[in-house]
Amino acid sequence: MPELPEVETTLQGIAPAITGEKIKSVIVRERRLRWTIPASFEQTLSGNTIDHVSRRAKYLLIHTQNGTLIVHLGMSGSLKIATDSTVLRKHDHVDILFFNGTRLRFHDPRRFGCLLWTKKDPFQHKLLKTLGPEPLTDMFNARYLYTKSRNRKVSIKQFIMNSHIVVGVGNIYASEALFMSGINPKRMASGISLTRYECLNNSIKTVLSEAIKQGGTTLRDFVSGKGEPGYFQQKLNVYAKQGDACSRCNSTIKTIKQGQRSTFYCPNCQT
DNA sequence: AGTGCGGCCTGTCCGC
DNA sequence: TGCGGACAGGCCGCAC
Repeated sequence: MPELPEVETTLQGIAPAITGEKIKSVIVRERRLRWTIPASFEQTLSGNTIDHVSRRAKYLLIHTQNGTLIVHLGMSGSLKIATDSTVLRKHDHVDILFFNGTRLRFHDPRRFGCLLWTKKDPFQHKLLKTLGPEPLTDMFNARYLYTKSRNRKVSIKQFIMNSHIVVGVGNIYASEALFMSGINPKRMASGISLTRYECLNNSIKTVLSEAIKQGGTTLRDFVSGKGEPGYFQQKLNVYAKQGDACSRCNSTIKTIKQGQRSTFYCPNCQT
């Protein structure tokens, strides 16, 4: 669920509440996340003051003087400011309590998320070091995509979803951006022209920035087993729209599997 | 080095 | 009504 816009929204939501605040204690109720939280975690975090909060790809970085907490929300994670009256829910795995009474709560039913403490420069961390550029920067442009894609033997869909090529393009936005640019998701990345990459690059930026503008609320919490539409289906042109009429040409939207993931596209508009 | 795939995990839906 | 199985998803880590 949390794609780039949600992570950005989370950042903006928690940063004002915790910046400058000192950690009093940490409560861990479930250690088995994507990477198990070590026993030393509570002690290590306690006493640190939050310097600032930032984001790299879908990772949230909570910086302190002594180290950085790297947070990934995985599929189903959320990070929120709780109060004393907030009811403790199932899957509320971690609370970080501050001296001023603020309580930061990590919730993650599927436990694909992670909380990692690093004393070193977080950008040199193994998970962050090799990531591709941020999609909304000038580093990410058509020329970059064109150059990177030469000799790549994967489909364009898989190519733009590779976080070492560009970060933040999840399954939903990949389908939407390819629809917007009229590119067939099955097409090989290596065979796409610079001109078409210009179009695709623009589409990715447009789709993501529009979603961020809406506070990331374009996305649903959950996709049912049958790919039922979420609350915001009307915002999407192809994602989870298999069988529907294409909004542009009225052809039927198709779904296929690529790299074990669902892709949605219009066989007529996307060539 | 690039690619493909297994695995992690729960909630929800479907068919029996 | 209960239960098993399929499925969704991000992304690491391994094997080729």
